[in-house]
Amino acid sequence: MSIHLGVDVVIFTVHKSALKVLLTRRAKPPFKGRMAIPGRSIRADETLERAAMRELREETGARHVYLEQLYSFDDPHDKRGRTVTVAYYALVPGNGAAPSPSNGSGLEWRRADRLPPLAFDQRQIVDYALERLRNKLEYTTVGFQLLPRKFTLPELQAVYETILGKKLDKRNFRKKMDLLGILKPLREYRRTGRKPARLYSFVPKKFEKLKDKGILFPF
Amino acid sequence: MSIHLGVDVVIFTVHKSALKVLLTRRAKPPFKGRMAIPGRSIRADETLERAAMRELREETGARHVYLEQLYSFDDPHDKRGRTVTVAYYALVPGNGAAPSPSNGSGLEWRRADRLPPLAFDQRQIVDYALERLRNKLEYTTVGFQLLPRKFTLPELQAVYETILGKKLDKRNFRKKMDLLGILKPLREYRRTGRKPARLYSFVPKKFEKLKDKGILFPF
DNA sequence: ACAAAAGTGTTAGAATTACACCCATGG
DNA sequence: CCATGGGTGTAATTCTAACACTTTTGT
Repeated sequence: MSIHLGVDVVIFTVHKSALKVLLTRRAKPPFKGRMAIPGRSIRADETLERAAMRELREETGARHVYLEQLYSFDDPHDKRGRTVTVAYYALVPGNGAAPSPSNGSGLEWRRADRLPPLAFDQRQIVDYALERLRNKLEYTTVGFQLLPRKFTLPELQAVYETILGKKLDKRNFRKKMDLLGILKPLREYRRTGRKPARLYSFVPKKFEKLKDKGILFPF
Repeated sequence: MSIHLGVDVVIFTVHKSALKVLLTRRAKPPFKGRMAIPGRSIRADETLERAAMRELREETGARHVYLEQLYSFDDPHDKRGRTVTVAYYALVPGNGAAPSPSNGSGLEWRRADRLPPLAFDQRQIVDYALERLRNKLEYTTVGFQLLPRKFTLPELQAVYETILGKKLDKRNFRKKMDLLGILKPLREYRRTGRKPARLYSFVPKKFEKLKDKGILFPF
């Protein structure tokens, strides 16, 4: 009796001011017909991260996206036998660069705040990923990973509000971003709604300097 | 060719105002003679946490101590073949209730800031554990896990200073602890040094209430 | 001309930091 | 009696949070 080792990937995106998770519908028992987060077995010749990356790529086509290991779960109730799952979460840019839509492959983007029942003990995995994401939002730049390279301040704020689940004050939000100095205002405007909004890009180099000085995000 | 699954446990304590890590000396190759963090294989009939707990218990005799999963590491250079290590870290109370000393079993407490070369890629595991410990110190009660049930404020402050690697202001430290209201002053004093210091105990119930309100540690 | 979303500063309150002296004990 | 470490409060500064109106565009 050996231990089966796999990776599961909680893939997030933001779409229309809602945080979404990519789910697949299981074709085989156990939990046939239920939704599940994408996962695969680890082959002996690939690293954990590589396995997670391949799974992510195969399901979304996304490349160069944020991917971070979450936690390793035991699933004592797994009916397939003894299984250890190394969970990852990934952030794929939403909005402008729309994530690959629900094609016929059984893949669906579902709102993170209205999840259907999931296979195995995967609900705790998604919950844990959400918690991690919320925490990291406050002291890292994960927020930018959910947006295309060029974005507007209202879009950025919407990402923060969506993940934190609360409204933020527009002026305070902008003031802090301005103070951090990690955004480069572009000479372009996006005229999507009413008044056109200025586009910005994220400047990772500036953020690195802040980290060195111990300055953190204040949200 | 299958994947070998194991747990490693970074066991911390505080002793004489220094943060220490429990290391063993390897008896077998590879890395024979080098220091390593305690670890073991996972048996198919035990959970990850249980395996870590057993390892911790066997090496230190400690029971009911803080144990938290850290991260799962791939060790691509492992000469024993493909290995995945689920790393945990544990906090055993120091000071009063002295941790089991270096007996003849090849176990040694080593200062976390002066580690010898370690087997495999274990240095990154210890570094990661240190980072996690430092971060958690600021918004959880891990600090109390490194002390016996009754402790003095200077002892508590020493734990914080040791882990954070910097001096804290005595008055501000006490003011914050007082403000949090999670310490119960006892009617006992420890007359270890000069002037006897008052003993306190940690009140977990009070801390839970703070968490619910979103109030965090301010260090 | 009006509805909708973008943009812009100031002020009060809260939290953080800096700082110096007295007290109890053991030697 | 003196050296050592325990114990205590206040003031300046910084950070956070609350708050309302003008601008630009599409309809």
